[in-house]
Amino acid sequence: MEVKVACITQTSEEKIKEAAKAIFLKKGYAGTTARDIAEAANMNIALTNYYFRSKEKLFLEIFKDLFNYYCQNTLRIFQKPIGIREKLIELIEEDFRVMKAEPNLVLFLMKEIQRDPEQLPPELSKFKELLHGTLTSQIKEEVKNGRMRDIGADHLIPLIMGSLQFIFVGKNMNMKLYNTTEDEFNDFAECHKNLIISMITEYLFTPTTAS
Amino acid sequence: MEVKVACITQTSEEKIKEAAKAIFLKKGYAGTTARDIAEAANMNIALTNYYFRSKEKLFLEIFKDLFNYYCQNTLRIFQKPIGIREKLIELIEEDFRVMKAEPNLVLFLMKEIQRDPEQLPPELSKFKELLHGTLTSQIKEEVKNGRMRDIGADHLIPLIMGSLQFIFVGKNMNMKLYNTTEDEFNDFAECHKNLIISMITEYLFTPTTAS
DNA sequence: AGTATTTTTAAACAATTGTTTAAACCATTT
DNA sequence: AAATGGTTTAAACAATTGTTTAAAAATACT
Repeated sequence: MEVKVACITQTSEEKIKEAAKAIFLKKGYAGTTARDIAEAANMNIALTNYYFRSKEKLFLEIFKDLFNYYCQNTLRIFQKPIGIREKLIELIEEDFRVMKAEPNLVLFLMKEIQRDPEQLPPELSKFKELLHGTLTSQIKEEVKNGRMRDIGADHLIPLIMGSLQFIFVGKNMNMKLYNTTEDEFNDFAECHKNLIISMITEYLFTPTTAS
Repeated sequence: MEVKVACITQTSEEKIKEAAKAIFLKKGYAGTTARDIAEAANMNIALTNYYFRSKEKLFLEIFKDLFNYYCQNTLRIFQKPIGIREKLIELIEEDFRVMKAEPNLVLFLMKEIQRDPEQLPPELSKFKELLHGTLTSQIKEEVKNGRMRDIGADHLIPLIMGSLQFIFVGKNMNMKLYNTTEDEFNDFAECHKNLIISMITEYLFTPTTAS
């Protein structure tokens, strides 16, 4: 009884949610209409409010999903029992993967958080905790042992994230400006990522040969 | 005759434009209504279309202004007859000033360009030219003389801009997350800016003492 | 098969959107 | 004082917005 019904239900529900996710990501909350979503999902307009109670409820569900998707792997890497150098490199690589898979994600999240900062999910608190807990102490120890330059985690992470994500935030501008294809942009992005890894590691970690 | 009339005209027109600029910056094109603008400007709704022909025309005018405002100083610094090191520092300092004065500017521009990449003004082409002309040749020469690390201008500029602007793009998130005041955020941002200057200069420019 | 429940549909809802109208207003000129 | 011009207003416009309704279709259950 429940199995089949649930399956069919989830199929239509998921169709709408997927279509909504794609459109919200591209156009944002204000720029998306309920009919846009229904049309993209090939479903009747009324179904949007049948499964999700309102446009806002649907949006909040998707926003939360996307926010978690973005944080999930970062938080996991934060807690990994590996050296800070390897951790930072993994963070960059993982972030790059996410950005490549969903280039509009960061711009979407930033815009919607700016629109309504109150909707920030509690997951962000964990981010904050790990930033000031695990990561900060790990950096402090490395600095103490003279293997790393002194830098606050609350500066380091935005610095890394920013320099990497900026080219994705401005992807449309770049592609339009340089008339590049999707593949060419990805090559450029990959090159940029590697450059950031080089810079971060070479700048932060003093080669133990000299001095 | 013309003087007074023109003055009054411009006063009302400018009132609307200023109010529209503030709201567009905060809420974006899709999130802004004509009545929002009229109310903020304390003017009748019809005046928006009386002075500017439509919401879109008004937006395009403001967008162009803001885009130029953002590029203007950057382009000027690009062409300055100073060393590349000083030039980069000036770029960061100037960018920081602009971001501090209008924290929503970059997020606004990025979002609106993503919404409609076709509206990109021709000013961006000049940006591209200078990036691949003046700046690239200046870097190449410095690299040739062994005074600077080899890095493409098309990677260096986004790297600098990104790491600096990211904290402003995520300003609302940061302030909400850390429960900071406007002043505290500005202190954090200033600290971040100085850190970026240190990193960029120390990483890029090899101290001529060693080797 | 027949009933009950869930899902889907077309149509309409009230509210809001950008925009326009036509009259009133006001300063200036005749 | 009358008329002219640009300016401002209240009111309405048609179109679109998110949402709801009530009937139809499809599915599950007895």
